[in-house]
Amino acid sequence: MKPLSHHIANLLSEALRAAQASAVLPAFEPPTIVIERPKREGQGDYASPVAMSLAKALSRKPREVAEAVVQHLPPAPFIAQAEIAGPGFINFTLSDDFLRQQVETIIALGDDWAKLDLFVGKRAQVEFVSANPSGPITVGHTRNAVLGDAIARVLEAAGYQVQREYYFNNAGNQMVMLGQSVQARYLQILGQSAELPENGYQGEYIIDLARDLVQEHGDSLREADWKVFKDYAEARMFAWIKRSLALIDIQHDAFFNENSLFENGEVWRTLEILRENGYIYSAAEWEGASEEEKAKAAGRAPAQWFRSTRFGDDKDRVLVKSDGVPTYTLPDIAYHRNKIERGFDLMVNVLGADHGQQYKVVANGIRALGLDPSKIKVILYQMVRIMRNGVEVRMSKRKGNFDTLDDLVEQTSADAVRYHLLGRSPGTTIDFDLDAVVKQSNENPVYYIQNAHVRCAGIAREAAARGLDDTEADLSLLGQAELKFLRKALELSEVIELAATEYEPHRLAYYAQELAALFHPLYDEVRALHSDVEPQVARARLRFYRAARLVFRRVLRLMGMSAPERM
RNA sequence: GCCCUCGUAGCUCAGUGGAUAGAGCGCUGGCCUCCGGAGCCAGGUGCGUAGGUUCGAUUCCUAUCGAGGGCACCA
Repeated sequence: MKPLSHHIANLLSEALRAAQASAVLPAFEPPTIVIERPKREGQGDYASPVAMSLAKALSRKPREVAEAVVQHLPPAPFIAQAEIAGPGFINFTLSDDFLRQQVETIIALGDDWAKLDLFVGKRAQVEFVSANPSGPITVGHTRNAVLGDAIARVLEAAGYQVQREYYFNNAGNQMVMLGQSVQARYLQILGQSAELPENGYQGEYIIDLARDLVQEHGDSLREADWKVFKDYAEARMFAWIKRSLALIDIQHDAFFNENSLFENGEVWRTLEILRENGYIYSAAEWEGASEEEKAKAAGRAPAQWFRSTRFGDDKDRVLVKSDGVPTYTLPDIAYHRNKIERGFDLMVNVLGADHGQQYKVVANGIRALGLDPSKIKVILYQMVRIMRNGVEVRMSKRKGNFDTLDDLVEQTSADAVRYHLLGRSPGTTIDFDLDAVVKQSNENPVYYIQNAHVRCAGIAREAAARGLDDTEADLSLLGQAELKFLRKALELSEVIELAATEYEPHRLAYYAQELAALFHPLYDEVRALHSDVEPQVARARLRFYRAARLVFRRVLRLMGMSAPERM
């Protein structure tokens, strides 16, 4: 299905054509037709300012243009009326019958309701988390995970076939450090004096890993190479990361090892293509360096530089250091080349704001390869601060500081973590207030929304207990309050479309809150099982609540949250 | 210094160039015998500042002030 706004835009296009054909309006290029949801009641369900935007070019008054358009609107079963209002808006009101019919549509489609075909046949990839396997998933990574997974869900709902990928950064110096750190801890436990490498990992979890190794292998690894420790640590970290993500119901379809790009030579192949294209030079310092910088670099072996400045960068970038080891950037460019060659129609990268600059270099690299980076969308999100009693809880590598996903879930809940990290646009810094989130009260939107589902489930339970049936309900017995809810439910398609095309899944969180805010007073007023309610009316209302429950379930699942039966 | 984000209600934040800018939290006062209290109803003087584009700007552009992030032969 498509959002109703698309159907209405089509009606307007046809009306404009018809008005031109009958010479009521002069010829003009068909404009982009904007459809919006009016903010106030009495302004219909959908509105278009198209007449106002055309008025000037046509030298006609906006309301006259609107008049011409409305007169040529083709009939549509879902529209009850189209009227001109205010400065020249055309307001559309949905028909009550159409709205009532949505109850059966929702029940028939269930979890597939509001699944759009906007991108049917298209393949999208969402790369997210991609945290180094050198430590646990932190709160910052968790925002990345929640955002990426929600974008993936929303893209699926919009019609894409989606692959979730994790770029596993298991090559390079960091992994050496990881291996050597575990090795040092291992030897220390065995009573041998061993120093952590400079810039080694000091976390408590490194000691845990070493302790486990002692338990499993005793002192037999005393003479072992650091690589043995690295492989062990990597495998353990990988398992830990997956387990943490599973806590908030996140699974990736693919894990792409950075290592593989070295093993199959793609890293070096990428460098060669760049060189062939004239973007690589060998020098001790970049060509635009100041005298001071050049003096500092004097005597250093040459590195391989990428002419990033050709694409407007401030300076050229090192791809291969003077010791022959690539920087992070080269495999990253190779990885994106690999991605592009896999033929996705859309590639989404979810990155922390601190990586924004880095991606620009990668994008320049992609251009230098002669490839087009336009199918890659980068979603930058700001940092997360953990607050307790209004004071920031400082991140620390030591344990017990609420800085891991595991701790966060333990302190709050998977649903609360997802809702609160999803509920803000990526561009804002989040202060994650543990006290507010832990608080399981009516002030917490997580429970407010879930309770709507619980209440629907409660009605169904009670109806079943009383042996009541809701089939063949006469939906004409539903009142305006129910129709109001259905109008809002119908808006989900537009929310999905917007969230998918703008990569802004936080819109779902707001929508869910609004939907629940419409539901609760309704639940209060429109009783299904009250003794005053006529049996036929009760039947229709039971049918309605069955549909409402499915709508909440759908919305909660889109946010990766659970839809509980009871609380 | 340069680049990127962000300044909207007491606080935390929504708001695709359109009609009277919205939620949540906090605060105050009311409301439930039957599916339900993690509920319902009522209470509001706010778009950082200055220009510009436009029929119309919280939204786009420029400047300015303020906050955060980034400016490695780290990832």
